Amino acid sequence: MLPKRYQPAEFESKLYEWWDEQGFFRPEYQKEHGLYDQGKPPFVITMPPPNVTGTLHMGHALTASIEDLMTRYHRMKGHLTLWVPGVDHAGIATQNVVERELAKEGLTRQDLGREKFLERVWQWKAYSHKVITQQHRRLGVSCDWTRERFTLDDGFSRAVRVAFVRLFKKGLIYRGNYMVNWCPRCESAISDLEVKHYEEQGKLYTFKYPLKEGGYIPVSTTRPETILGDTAVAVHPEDERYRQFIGKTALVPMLNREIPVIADEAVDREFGTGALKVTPGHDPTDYEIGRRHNLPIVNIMNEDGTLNENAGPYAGLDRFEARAKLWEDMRQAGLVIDEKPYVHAVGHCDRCDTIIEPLISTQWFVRTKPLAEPAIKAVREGTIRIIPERFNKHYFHWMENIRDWCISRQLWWGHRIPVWYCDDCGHMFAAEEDPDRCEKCGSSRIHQDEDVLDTWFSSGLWPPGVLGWPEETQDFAEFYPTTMLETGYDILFFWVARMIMLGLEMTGKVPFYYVYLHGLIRDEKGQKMSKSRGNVIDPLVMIDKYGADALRFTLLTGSTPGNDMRLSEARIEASRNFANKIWNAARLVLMNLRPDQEPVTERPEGPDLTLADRWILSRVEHLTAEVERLFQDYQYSEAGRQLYDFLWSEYCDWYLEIAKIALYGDDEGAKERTRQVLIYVLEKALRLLHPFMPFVTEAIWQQLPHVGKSIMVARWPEPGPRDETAEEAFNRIRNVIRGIRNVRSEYHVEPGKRIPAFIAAGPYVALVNEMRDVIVQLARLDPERLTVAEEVTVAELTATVVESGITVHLPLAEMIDLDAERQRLGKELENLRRQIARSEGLLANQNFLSKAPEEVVAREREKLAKLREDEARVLERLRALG
RNA sequence: GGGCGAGUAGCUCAGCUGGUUAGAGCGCCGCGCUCACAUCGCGGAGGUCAGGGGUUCGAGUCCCUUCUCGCCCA
Repeated sequence: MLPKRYQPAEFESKLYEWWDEQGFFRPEYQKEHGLYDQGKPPFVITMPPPNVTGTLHMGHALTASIEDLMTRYHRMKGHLTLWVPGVDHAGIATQNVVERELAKEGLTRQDLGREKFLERVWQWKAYSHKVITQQHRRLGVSCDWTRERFTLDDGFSRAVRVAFVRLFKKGLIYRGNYMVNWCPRCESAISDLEVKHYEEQGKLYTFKYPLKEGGYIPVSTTRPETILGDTAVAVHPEDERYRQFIGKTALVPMLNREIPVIADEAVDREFGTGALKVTPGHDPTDYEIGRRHNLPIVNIMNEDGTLNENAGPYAGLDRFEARAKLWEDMRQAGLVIDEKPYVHAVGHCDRCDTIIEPLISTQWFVRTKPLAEPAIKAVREGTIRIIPERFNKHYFHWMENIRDWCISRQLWWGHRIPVWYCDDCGHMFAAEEDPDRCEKCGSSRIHQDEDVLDTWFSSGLWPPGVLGWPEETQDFAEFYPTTMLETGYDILFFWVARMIMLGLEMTGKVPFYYVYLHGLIRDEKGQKMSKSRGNVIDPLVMIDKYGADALRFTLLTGSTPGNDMRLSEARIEASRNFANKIWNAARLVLMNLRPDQEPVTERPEGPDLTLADRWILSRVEHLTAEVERLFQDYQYSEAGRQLYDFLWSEYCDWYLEIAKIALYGDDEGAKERTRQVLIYVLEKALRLLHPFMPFVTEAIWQQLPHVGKSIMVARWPEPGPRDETAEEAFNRIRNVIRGIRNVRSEYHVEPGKRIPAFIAAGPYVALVNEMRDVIVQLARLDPERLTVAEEVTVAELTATVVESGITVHLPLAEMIDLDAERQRLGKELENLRRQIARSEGLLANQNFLSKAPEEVVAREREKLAKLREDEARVLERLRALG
């Protein structure tokens, strides 16, 4: 028997440990127990590896919840199912975290040296990994832990290395001196994607660019310090203002370095003064201009953002100090024209928010165009389907305008670039195995490249890599390509696109067939959750407070594909209440079963079934069909809502209340029949709910008579036939009961008080008589003073309920207020007439009759007939009241 | 500048093939601790579906347009 109180902490972790021990998470279990269908394709999903930077946040909880739902659903459906977990070493992110930890001890990574520092990072990794795993387990993820991978594992590192060497040998990876985005804090190059541009309040500085021959050209810039690296001044060839200066020589302020004045079409005459300083070493557009004009490149910056010897007297100063000092010096020298507030987009490091510097540096790049082509094709031809579809557009746009990808990072934590340089012959070569001599001259005096690879290069190999590639493992043969890649839309380019490119290039096959993108989690105010904002809701805190099922259900029903969701604690609480509701409903069922109650595997049938039985059975079949349809269409949120409505508003509010009549009565046959319906419906609904709320469904299922070991390896329900006649008839009775309750409430009848009633049931006498006990019980009527007939005449003053062709007269004696009753019925009449008018109008419209589907017209006619009948009854009552 | 998304009850959101009187949770009002559940029950109030135009027998739903907010790319 279930404990009286619903306390998820009491059973969630225990159940999880048991599932894990039993091996339910492994495809091997399905194989050994014949729990999958040979004809169905396997369902394979790889978990987006969380960064080992610390702990999981709500975004991870959402990811895990959706993926677990998908996994549990397919497992129950009879697909051989594999969900591979893992974690990501997360190069820059993790290195930054550990550096921050070191800073607390007053240390830098340079103080420790590469080897010692890496030891510290591995320690951190071990800690973070443990926390993450524990968090995932609390969430109930049914992934196969025996196959877990880490991006720096030996096996996975081998995949990275093989991929690099292949691309290198194919000429798709090259090394070169180009302009890259440099983060002076991370002291590393980063890729274009890792630069976030946002508007910032800055200044537009305008000054005189002195000419050797005398005079000056006015020039504006947002970064005065780059003046020190200028190698030209450019004007538009057709700009009348500056035409005469073309070909002359300008002098770099404070340095007096001579540079040419050139003409270039790229100069925007409208911007600033219309003349441009050109710094090919520190600006991407200037770099292009420089190339066109063969301008020299002057690099003025060190890797830490201070200026170097090329900056003359400013060498050694930080870039922003230099900016201020140079500007002040120029002011003294009379070169300053003015400075104005100016809002412009500034690039920041995605990881540490430092303002990035464009600069020329020797880095490794992936030639992306040849990789993008097949990747575009895969989506265009539908081999890969993105859900929701609108993200195709984003994908294509990015892929079609893709630029080469800078993959080298000046970090210590990551996959070392597998390239060696010979100190004797200067040869450079890539190798899968660490070489001990130069492949060209045989010298043993070789050294490896110091840089490591962009994290996304390794995670780009995730699906094949976790399955054993490049080895020809059984897993790879059996489970690749994977089925589903589920992640947030924010990493569509970072990760998904690159997996498609690398997966195709390495294996010749797509890495997955479906991409499901979920939205971002925000707080109640719609803001992104972040530690600095202090608005994070910790998943573990919520699980402790409300249970994992409540958190999961909230996340799963609160989000639709590709759309952000706002999470509030109130919603989690509501989900907990739902779990509590099911818990208690199950308790009611359980405490009324026989001690040796058998499982109900077949849907109860036969003439003994009551209308309520047939109704709830039909409803659960309908629910089953709906949930299946919605799952097929990835509408998990709507499926969850329908489960909620069914279990709470139909099963609990109506069927259980009705079931009590039989359960507490003394007709043994009726009792048993009711038990069977209760079990059948609840068990089926629990299976449908299991992917959302694995714990509470399992806890209850184990107590119910059942076949099989666990609900998580039980079969997914198939929908049976609906009984629409029963549904319609039951609704009629339900409306009658609601109508009576409504009147009772309006007249403030004591809730427990039994009241008399006369029911004029017209054509529904048999129905009302059949449901007599139910109506009596749920509307609190006095069975001794209940009259049911086709028509009734009532002498007393009554309140009247007209519902669905049935009129209920409630003689409430002195409680009846004539005026109030007239008013109430008047309102009712008005409402009915409004609907009648609408319906009549529709049915008088020839176009409607000829163009609308027959079904719709028929439904409308039926509705109108019913409305008119009700109208007549209300009118009659009003006449009777005088 | 280009693209995308959102705008529905006081709040947070469903409503995905166009078809009853637009729904839920929370909040609010009234009543009730009746033997599954006060983490609850019963009843109720509350919306010109951002504005305008169009297509259609019929539009919250499709098309055009305007406004507001958010995101991505440049």
